[in-house]
Amino acid sequence: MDFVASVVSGIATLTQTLEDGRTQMVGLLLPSDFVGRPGRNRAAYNVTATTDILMCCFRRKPFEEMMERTPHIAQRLLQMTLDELDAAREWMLLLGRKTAREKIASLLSIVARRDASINMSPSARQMVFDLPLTREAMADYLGLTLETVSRQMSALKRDGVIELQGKRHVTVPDMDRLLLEAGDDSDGGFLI
Amino acid sequence: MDFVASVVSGIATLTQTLEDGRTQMVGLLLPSDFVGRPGRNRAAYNVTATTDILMCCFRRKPFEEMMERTPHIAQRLLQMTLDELDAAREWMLLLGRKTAREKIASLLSIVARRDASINMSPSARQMVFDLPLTREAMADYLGLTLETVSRQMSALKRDGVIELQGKRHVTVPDMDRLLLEAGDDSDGGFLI
DNA sequence: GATATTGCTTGATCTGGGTCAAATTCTGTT
DNA sequence: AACAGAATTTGACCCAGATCAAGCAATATC
Repeated sequence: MDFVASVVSGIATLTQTLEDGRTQMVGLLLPSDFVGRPGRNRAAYNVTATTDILMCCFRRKPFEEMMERTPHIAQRLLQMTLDELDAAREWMLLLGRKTAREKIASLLSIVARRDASINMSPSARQMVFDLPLTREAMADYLGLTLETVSRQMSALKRDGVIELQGKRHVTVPDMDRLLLEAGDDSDGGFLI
Repeated sequence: MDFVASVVSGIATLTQTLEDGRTQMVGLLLPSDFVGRPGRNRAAYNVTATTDILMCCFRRKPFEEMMERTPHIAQRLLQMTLDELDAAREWMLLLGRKTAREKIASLLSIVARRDASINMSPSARQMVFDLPLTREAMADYLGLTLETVSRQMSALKRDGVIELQGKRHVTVPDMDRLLLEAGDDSDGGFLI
């Protein structure tokens, strides 16, 4: 791995596995995301494209030299990495403490929000999008089995939280309802 | 939160909570760790000292100005943040895919390793250290209940993987055995 | 020296999500 | 159109870990 890259279009996943094959997704790479570690010659994750993907690649050495000369790049990269760290920590809360139903609702709202920001749609109450992941990839994202994912998708559909056209095309009639199901704390509490 | 800081001595935890009180630890702050987000005026986590703690604090503004002038600082901070991100992702694998027993073994080996590196002890086969966390804090770290933590600690003790003097003082007679119990993949597989 | 308080252990029971297995769509492809 | 293979759903059953509850040990308080 002697290059770093930025995703232009398409979707890839970052996964880690235990030797017996148990797999956990640890990152979802969407357009504009950065891949690779300036300062490390090898990263510790499997990167798998789940769609056709176009990435803008830079050889590691020249990129690192440019980083030395252009302080702004390191600062920008730091901001992006801090954002990733925040996302990873929110994800940890999901993995450690949410129920299967809350996990599914959380994933759906993340994908919906991300999709809306790419398409620059206003934050409408109703949202329509395509799931870029198979049920198995969703399971690996959420620390569940694919059967549980399927059952909870059916349950959310039965309860009118989502509508499905085919297996991947999702309509959320009431985004607030979905966010409620996701169980996210909306206020802040006291923080540092 | 108008300062950033570095932990000098003592231990603190970073936690996130759901509104109904479910709590997940998302970071463990040990001596030399950095707290705070250059470029953000408020962070999104609860920080709780679990021991008396001594931190070296810097006002945010002067620190950020120094970062502007001294490119090396942003680069160093980027390296530290990338390390934190790696730790968070390993933790995600633990939360999503490991059994209770593997989770406990993983936590014990992390604390043992960290303790050894602070005391600069050689990587001996036998290790002795104090747990800096209550059973409840361990549960919040691992996404378990405190009862399950207690039961698995008893099980590891019964099986001779660890010895306990009191509730917090741990002896690991065979570190390799503990690492095996933790279920970590030691080889790499094919990676990017 | 009695009494809370906090941390921890252990037991009994329950249940959410896992496992195993069999349909049922959905893609292609020929 | 017929077939093959992958993706998904659904059902039946099971178990790891949660929940509820009691008891113990070590400090702290009076």
